[in-house]
Amino acid sequence: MAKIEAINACEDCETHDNVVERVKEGMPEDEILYDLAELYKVFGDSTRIKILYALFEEELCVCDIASLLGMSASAISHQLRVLKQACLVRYRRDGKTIYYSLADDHVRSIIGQGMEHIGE
Amino acid sequence: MAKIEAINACEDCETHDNVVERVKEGMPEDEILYDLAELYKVFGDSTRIKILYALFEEELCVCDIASLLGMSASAISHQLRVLKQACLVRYRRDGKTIYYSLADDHVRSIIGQGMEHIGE
DNA sequence: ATAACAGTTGAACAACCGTTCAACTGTTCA
DNA sequence: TGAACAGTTGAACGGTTGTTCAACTGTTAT
Repeated sequence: MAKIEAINACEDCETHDNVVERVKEGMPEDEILYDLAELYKVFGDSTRIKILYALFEEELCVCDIASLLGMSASAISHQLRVLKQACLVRYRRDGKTIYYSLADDHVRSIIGQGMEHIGE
Repeated sequence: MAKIEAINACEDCETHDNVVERVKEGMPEDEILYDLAELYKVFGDSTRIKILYALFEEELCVCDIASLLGMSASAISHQLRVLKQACLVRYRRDGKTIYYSLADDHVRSIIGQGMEHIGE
C-alpha cells in the first residue's frame, strides 16, 4: 500500500497516518475545491456583496447601482463582469439601459447562511 | 425628504429614484455587509477550503494537515489563525500537539451551498 | 450623420494577501 | 537543565485584486 507523502509529519505520524489517509480519501478533487474557493472569492468583496444584496429586491441598471453605492459606473461594471462570470447575475438589454438581476436563488441562500453565522 | 445622492445617475433617474431609494432602505447596515464580505473572504482561498474540508471528518493536528496538503506547518498555522479569527475552527492542546476542529455546523452548510452552486 | 447617453474595456497604480524563512514559545522527556 | 519537537509569529517577497482614468461600443433621437 502506498504511503502518504509526509512533507512535514509529526513524530508519531505512524499513529496519525491512517487518519490522514482516510481523510485524504474523503476529500473532493483538488479542482472542485479550487472552484469552490473561486466562488467564495466572488462573495468576498463588500462592493459585490452590496450589488448582490441590492438585486435581492429587483433588477437594476448599472447607473442605478452606481448611484445606490456612491461609486462610478465603471467600477460597478467591472464587478458585474465578475459576478456574471461566476453565474451569479444575468442581464437583459432595454434600449440603452442594461438591467441586471440575480441568476438564481443560490445567491440568496449562500448569503443567508453567511448572515446566520455572523449574527452570533 | 432628502434626495438620494446621485453620483453617476442615468438621465431618467427621476423614474428610477424611487426604486433606488426603496432598495436602499431594504439594505442592511454597511458594517454588516462588510463583515459578511470578510467572512466569505476567509472561504475564498483553496488552502483554507481544504483545511475546512479536512476537518469535516475529524479533528487534526497542524502537522497532519500540513502532511495532508503537502504544505509547510508554518503556512498551515498562518491559515488556521485566519480561520480561528473568523470563528470557523477551534482547538485543544494535548501535550505538544494542538488539535483543530470545526467550530460549528455553519461551515458545513455554507460549503454545502457553494458545492450545490458549482455543481451545475 | 451627429450628438448624447448607458455601459464596457484595458492599462496602470496602490493596497492587499499567501507563502517562505528564520526566530521564537511552550511542552515533553531524558 | 537542556535537547527535541509541535506550533506560532513577524518580516519580506511576489502575485493578486479593486478602483480610476481614458478610450471605446452600442443604442436612441434629432
